[in-house]
Amino acid sequence: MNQGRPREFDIDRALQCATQQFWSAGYEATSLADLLRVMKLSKSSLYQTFGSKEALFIRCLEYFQVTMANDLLDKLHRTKSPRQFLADYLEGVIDEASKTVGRKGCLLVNTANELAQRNASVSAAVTRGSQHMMKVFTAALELAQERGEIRTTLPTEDLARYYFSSVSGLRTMVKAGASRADLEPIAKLIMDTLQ
Amino acid sequence: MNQGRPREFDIDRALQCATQQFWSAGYEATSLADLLRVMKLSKSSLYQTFGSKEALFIRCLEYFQVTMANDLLDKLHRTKSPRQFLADYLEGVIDEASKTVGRKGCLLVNTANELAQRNASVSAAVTRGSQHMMKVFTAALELAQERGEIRTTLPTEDLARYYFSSVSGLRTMVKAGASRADLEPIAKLIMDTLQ
DNA sequence: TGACAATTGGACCGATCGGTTCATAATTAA
DNA sequence: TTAATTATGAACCGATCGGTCCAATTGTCA
Repeated sequence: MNQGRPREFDIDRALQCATQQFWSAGYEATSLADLLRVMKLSKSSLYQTFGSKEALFIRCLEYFQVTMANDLLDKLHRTKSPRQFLADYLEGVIDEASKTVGRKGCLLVNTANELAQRNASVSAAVTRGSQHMMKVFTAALELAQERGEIRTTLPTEDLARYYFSSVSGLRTMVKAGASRADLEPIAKLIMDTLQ
Repeated sequence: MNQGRPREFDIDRALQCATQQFWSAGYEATSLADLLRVMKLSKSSLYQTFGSKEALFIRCLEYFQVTMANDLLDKLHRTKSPRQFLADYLEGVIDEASKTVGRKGCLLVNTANELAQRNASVSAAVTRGSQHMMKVFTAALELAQERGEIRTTLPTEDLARYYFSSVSGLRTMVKAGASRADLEPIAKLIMDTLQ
């Protein structure tokens, strides 16, 4: 059996570019033309490789989620204080508020808001992604509990959901135009609640 | 000077219908055709009256915000416990999680996430709307403080921002598919934090 | 009643949407 | 070298996008 002409572009790099695009503009506001430009490939290659805009988007959601979760797990395993790790992540979210452009938020959160209610397969991908992130946060909270850095009066799952929800709220505030000064007290309250 | 033929439709009713549409589908995913259908008017009437899709959308944002804020203020003035008022509002958000369809969230939050970063006039409208909502929450928190129902160790503005952020986070969780059981502990933690 | 003003529906606009088709080029296995 | 297989770019598709224009209608005021 013949193997045919080898693909000229790198799928991972293409996925990365597409993810960036979806991340900053959202699904609906990203056109095929946008994707072709940033991915630097032809329409037929895109459709041959990914099937459709929607299928590509779901691949991007997976790509984003795996990359993010792995980055976070790395950081978590390297950190000395899991509680500080959680506080740092909040700070990272707030840092976006200082930027004038590119307050992109989190692709999962953005997607949940944009079209999780309208598209079943996207919704499923978001759910998978959220669960993955929840696992990371739960792991961090468990470590923090073991070290006595946070309260043990609640199951880590509840705390993780609270944390996840709080992060999503912060992200929305950033997108709505809140300033760093507005958000710092919120982050403090969130961390106090975990205590 | 002649006055000409009077308008046949009710602007407020039309705005209300358009708001509903934008609320459930978002800006990009709502087409002109959708708007004409739900508003029950012709393209020329729409453009004559509102100018453009974007201008109409901003009118809807204002309409939504004013309606919501007034509803909330009414409820607040009628309630016996401002703290309970705040808890009830969280419950209302969580109630949406039980619904299988129409988890619409809040138009302001949705818009902040969808296009506040891309469109300056929309962004301004969102900011105005958020400030309006913040005023309502601040008023509720001040009343609650006066009655000793919540902590006085923080300025009401900070608490209001925390509350607003928390509500937005809850809404995102709902959109991401969280269940009532997932969200109740979060709401409890939020109310505890205000205490 | 006649002049004027505003509303209305529908035809029409170019641009862009996501997606398909196909001939050609490139590569590999036989 | 040839046959099979795959990638690629460009032309093309109908549908829909937001928006404009205009003739006909409907009303008001003098």
